[in-house]
Amino acid sequence: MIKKLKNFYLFRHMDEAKLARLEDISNIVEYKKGTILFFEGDEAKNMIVLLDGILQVYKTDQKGNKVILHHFFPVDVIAEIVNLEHMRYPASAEFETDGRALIINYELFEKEFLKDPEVSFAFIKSLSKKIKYLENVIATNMVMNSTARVAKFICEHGHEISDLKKSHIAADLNMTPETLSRILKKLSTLGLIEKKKDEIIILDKEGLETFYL
Amino acid sequence: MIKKLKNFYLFRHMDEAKLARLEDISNIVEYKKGTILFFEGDEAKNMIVLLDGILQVYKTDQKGNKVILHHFFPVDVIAEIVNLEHMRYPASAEFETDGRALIINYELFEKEFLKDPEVSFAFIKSLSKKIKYLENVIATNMVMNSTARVAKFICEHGHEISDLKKSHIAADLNMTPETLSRILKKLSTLGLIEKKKDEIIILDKEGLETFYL
DNA sequence: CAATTTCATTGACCAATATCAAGAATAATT
DNA sequence: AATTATTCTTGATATTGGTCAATGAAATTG
Repeated sequence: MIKKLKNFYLFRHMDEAKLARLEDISNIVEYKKGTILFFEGDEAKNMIVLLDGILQVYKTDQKGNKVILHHFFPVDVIAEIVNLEHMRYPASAEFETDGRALIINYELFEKEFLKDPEVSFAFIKSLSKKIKYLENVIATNMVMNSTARVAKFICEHGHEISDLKKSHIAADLNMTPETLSRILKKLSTLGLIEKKKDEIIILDKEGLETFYL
Repeated sequence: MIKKLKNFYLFRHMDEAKLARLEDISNIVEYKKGTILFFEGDEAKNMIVLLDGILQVYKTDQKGNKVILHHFFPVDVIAEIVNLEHMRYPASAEFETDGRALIINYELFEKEFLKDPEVSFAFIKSLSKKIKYLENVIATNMVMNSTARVAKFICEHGHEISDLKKSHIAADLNMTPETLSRILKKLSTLGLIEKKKDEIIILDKEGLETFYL
């Protein structure tokens, strides 16, 4: 069970004894699709490592709309700052698929593991990865308009489009399905993409990139 | 000169020898108001610690408008991720006042200092502080509307308003001066604030908070 | 395969905020 | 104090994207 963690950078250098101890102070929980892992404002006593499934992190604006911030994929530590800073979750998290998570007693983890230079260096890496991610959220959502966000998404995730519902993509891009639909039509009219059934073909990648680069 | 650093958490536990070595691998540079410390996309060979002055960090959108992300105040490490991840600056930085910065050779710093558990723990703190900051940028700019941003600003920085030009405040809140002016008028009409010459008096803090809490 | 449900598109309209231009107030300079 | 420059406010208009409602197209179910 815990072997999977060996593949995860935070735990890679741990010997058997340490991993066993980690197992002692943690447990694995399964979640169904749609389950809320935590709500914005919740207090955190545990550190969470996502083992399986996709986790969506979002805030809710005044009108009750979701503003989607991240998607976490296995294996990832979720919201370590909340533990480090003894703060409350700044956003909510919901499982987008069935999933599993390792729930670690943070107090013990900090005491027994975090002083280890290897672990703390890995922690630094994990935090800086998160900062990069947040910078990207900001760059995408604060600096770019809807058309640019769509163009970027097509260029970076063109292949995924066939698997995802349009309404899902729209939500991830923080826009309505109507807006997405109109923008796709526009890009299609401009001859930058071709909308085939269930698929979007990029005709002019450079043209798309001019919207966001 | 370097003594000032003793007050900064990242360097607090360093002994004289270490501080001296730090001085060896770094130098202090003065900047005039309006100077660009780095541009978005620049590569970073040094780690920067802001010693004096206010540094504004921003991106530029397609229309050429600034989108202001942070203000850094002394003493703060600037954009450590850029060093840690060997990436390019994700935003530009400009001195809003005259200032000074400690420019540290990062390669040497990483080699000689970062393995030290105390330093790396402090680094973790610094990174997590930055994440909190970014979370706040997102919470403020992506999920709140203009009125909420203004209400929040008044509640949190009421005193500073007298020192700042309205157009400056508007820029920091990522809105136009016209919008700010209209919102202040609205809040004033609602009896939540009173606009005196050069000053804004909060009449009903709870009323203001309802806009953003 | 017909019926039903879900999802995507389209059009008409609305709300929030930006833009542009003019005027009013304030501050700085002579 | 008068003049000039700067900043602030106000109104008119434009733009972007959201909302609501209707229709069309796919997918699912019986």
